[in-house]
Amino acid sequence: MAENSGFGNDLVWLSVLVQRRYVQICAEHDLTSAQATLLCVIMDEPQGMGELAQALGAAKNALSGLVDRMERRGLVRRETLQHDRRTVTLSATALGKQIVGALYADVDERIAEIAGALPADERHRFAGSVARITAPVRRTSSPVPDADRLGVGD
Amino acid sequence: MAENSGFGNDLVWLSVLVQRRYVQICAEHDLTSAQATLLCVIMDEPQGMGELAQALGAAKNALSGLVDRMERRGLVRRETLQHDRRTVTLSATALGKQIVGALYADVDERIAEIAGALPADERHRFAGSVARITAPVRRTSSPVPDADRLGVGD
DNA sequence: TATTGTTATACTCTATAACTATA
DNA sequence: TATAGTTATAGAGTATAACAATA
Repeated sequence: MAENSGFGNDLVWLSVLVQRRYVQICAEHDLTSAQATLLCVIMDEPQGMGELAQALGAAKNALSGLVDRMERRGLVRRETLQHDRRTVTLSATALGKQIVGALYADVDERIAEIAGALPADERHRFAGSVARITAPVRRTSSPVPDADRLGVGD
Repeated sequence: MAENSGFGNDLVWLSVLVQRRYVQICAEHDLTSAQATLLCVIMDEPQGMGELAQALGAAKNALSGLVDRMERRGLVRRETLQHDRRTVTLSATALGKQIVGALYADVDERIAEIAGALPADERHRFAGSVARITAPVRRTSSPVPDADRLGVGD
């Protein structure tokens, strides 16, 4: 409807603002955004390459290269299960967990600032809507247990 | 539970959902997202490479390659001004304008669906908040931007 | 000399297709 | 044969540094 004309494109611009800042924050932690997102996904629990590819919206072969580079840097570890030796399970190393833990807190604080200009009550409603929209893709728990509560709460 | 805990990260996930769909829509119009975004920026009026690099948040040299590929495909045109022959002004060709026009409408419709699960009133408020946040960078409902500068939060 | 933009080079990310190993 | 992942190859995007042309 007329009132919402441009809403879809506004959403794209919002995502550009978020991504631009996200990439910068990741870089400060020596990660690319793809690496950071992968680490967030396997934070909870190790996952197979297939599931992971689906979660990341990437092809399996693209994921192989990404994992190669991350394994080389000691961020993740490939493990083969006994009962089906075709499958590879990917888990974060201690280093990977440490890095993504710090990143998560930093991202949560600094990305939230993007909505900082909204009045507090509107910001709260906005945060709630974002949470509802993203609920299906968020994992059962936060990638990092008890990440600092920063951002919209006042 | 801490309703707002993780708001910044939720915002990142939202941007991932939006970008994922945006990339797909762009691909259906035979554009990469970088090409599409560039076309949106120069739609209304030609811009110099320097301004453009800043608007896109990219280095000038990175922009050169992007423009090379787009020029090769007939989407944009480089022009040199008389009064300062160092500067290059980039404008969209008729083909580029036609393609981005169709893309814009498609994006507006299909990206908006991401918020489709929200109740109507909440969706309206959400759209309003997104519009306020992106006001400094967003285009108006038709592909006629009046953004004199992009990049809200640096 | 300072500014604008391009080249050279290298790396990450991603896709398609062909391949290997296991089931 | 079907499935899980990897390798081969290619192209897009981006960054740093060196460069050219113009002012």
